Amino acid sequence: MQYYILVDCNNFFASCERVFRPDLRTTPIAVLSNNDGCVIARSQEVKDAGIKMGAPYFKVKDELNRLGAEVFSFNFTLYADMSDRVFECLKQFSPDIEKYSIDECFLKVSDKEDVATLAEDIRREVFRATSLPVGVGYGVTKTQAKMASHYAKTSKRYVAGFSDYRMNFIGDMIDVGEIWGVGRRHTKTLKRRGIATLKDFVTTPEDTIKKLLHTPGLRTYLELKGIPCYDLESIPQPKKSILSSRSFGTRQTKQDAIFAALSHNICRAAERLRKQGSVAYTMTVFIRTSPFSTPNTSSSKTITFSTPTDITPDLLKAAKKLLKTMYKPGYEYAKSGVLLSVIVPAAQVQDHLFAPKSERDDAVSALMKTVDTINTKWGRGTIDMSCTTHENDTWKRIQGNVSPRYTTSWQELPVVRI
DNA sequence: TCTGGGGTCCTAGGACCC
DNA sequence: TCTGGGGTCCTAGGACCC
Repeated sequence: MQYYILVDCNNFFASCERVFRPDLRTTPIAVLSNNDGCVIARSQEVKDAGIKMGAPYFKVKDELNRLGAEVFSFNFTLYADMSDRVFECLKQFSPDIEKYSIDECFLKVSDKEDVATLAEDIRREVFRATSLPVGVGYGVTKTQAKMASHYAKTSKRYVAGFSDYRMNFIGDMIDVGEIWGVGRRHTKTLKRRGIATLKDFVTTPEDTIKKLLHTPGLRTYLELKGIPCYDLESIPQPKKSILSSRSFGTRQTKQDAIFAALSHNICRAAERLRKQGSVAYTMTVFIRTSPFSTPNTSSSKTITFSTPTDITPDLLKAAKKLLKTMYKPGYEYAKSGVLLSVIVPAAQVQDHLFAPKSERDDAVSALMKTVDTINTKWGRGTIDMSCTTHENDTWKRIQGNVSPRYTTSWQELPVVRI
């Protein structure tokens, strides 16, 4: 037997901003999505004020002003780097560690250790090393650890074990919808059957759960009962699909401007594909207007290559053709994207019988490699495909208030005055 | 005026095969 | 009028997560 520990950064993006702006320690903070579209992270004050995750910014702007909140644009570079720092810090506590998301890590430790003390140590050390507050939850399965961390958060204890639920007391007060793995739809289904709380859930017969929620829901159920169904995934698996999509800074009506944006998506996706050493058999391209505007439209087209590829120009060429057949004049497009799927390791690919690898392919592959190396060293976009530039580049995102890249750019280092 | 982006797994149903 | 049975593979869509 062993314990799973979940370390979860509190209000992660908002906390990252606060680390470098100690003057904002007590100021409400909101962080917006790409294009400053909606609120995706909130400091505790903003949560307490009732501003919801995912709320459209234009709808809550006044309320945020009233709160005196500081509002930041999305600063992925900063958050990703802070996330790495937390991960590095956590490595000292166990070699069995999984980075579950940008703000969460699972650790596995043997039950010989005093897990309660360890959890406290983790919390203290992460804060010392990074200035980021974290919650720590533990249990004998991942789901138990996750629920415990949820409890730690809501009860403001910061550290909690699943046994703290003392099912007869607290289990009665936890809504089924708060269970990790039970989403909105399943919550409705369960409540219709009178299963309304965590305690109801774990005392329901197994086959009922299986019938209502199928395999994934059954796993959640077993995990809550202490039967592990998910192990740690310490080694990041290569992606099975790669999506790159983005809303435009402003609406676009012209095909060539949309292609510029789409080209950007393709360059990014192909870059990530090559980075994991894979090639893709299929590419799906999509464009759409805002679903909230009238008239609206959305279309997608998929192409399957006879030989899988990671070559940006080849993908671009195919995408251009697809776009031509999808684009309809007269619509105000708001977003484009590309999905690469049926992904296999590049080394595993057989040459196509009738299209053996040509000298041209080798040359272009070498070129891609060079471009990637330069962009890694000097920053994304140092070398770009010419089709991503367009005399009208209003498709590019709008960010009103992005904070400095304090930790990754010499020019943007914080300055300390004594 | 203004509503994110990136993933995974599972199931049902159709196509197809013998 | 009567119209098999069993299997695999693929895809679209649903549900979940952060």
